[in-house]
Amino acid sequence: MPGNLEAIPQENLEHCAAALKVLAHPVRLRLVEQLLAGRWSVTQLAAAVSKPQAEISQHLGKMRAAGLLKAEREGKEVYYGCLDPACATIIQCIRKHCP
Amino acid sequence: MPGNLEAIPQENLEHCAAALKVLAHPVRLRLVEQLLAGRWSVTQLAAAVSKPQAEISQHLGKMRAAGLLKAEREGKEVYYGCLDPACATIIQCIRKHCP
DNA sequence: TTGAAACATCAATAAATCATGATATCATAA
DNA sequence: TTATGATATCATGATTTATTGATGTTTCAA
Repeated sequence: MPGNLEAIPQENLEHCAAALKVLAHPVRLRLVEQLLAGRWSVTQLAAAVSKPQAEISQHLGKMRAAGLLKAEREGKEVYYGCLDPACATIIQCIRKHCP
Repeated sequence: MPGNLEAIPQENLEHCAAALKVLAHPVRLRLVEQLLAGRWSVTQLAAAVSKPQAEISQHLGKMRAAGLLKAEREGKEVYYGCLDPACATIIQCIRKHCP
């Protein structure tokens, strides 16, 4: 029977599953990719991925709520930037391992 | 505006998002964790995570369909084992970076 | 060839997610 | 103060996903 000696604590597992769930969307992965290269406003990001503003705003909001991104208002614009280092690791991981 | 010079190809992004989506579930993460430590039958895995057989079978089936796991029948039992190396990387990543 | 163990699949409801269009908020310039 | 650009939120319907219990299948031993 599988041993569960050094098992990842349940709490962590659930937290991580939730974070992965947020990342697990093609548009959001693309946004994270862009954000690893700098800070960008919502409009810039929407243009970069060719999607309507409302959709991008919702994706960004979801990632922000999950603690994956940070947002800073500057005048009319809100600039998003990458926060969580694990995000970067996942993206690197994807670059390397994905077919 | 964000540059998309060395952008991850769209096809890869979608494939990866799909794979992450499959991983993004606490029970499935736990199963992958167990499977990184060896091969186990469905019954053994169900006992290890304290869930009904049908549920575990469905989780395993989903991961298998996504190419994350392999399954081998041996007599009455079906043994599952970890296939995708990216899975392992993700789990290591979780061990390290998750709070 | 019957029975039982081990898995897989199915069906159905509930719940979560997605995309979309409309509307609301916020900040600034005129 | 009003108009406008930038962003967020809301409401909706369509599509997935999760969970559960019941039913099928496969394998082997008696």
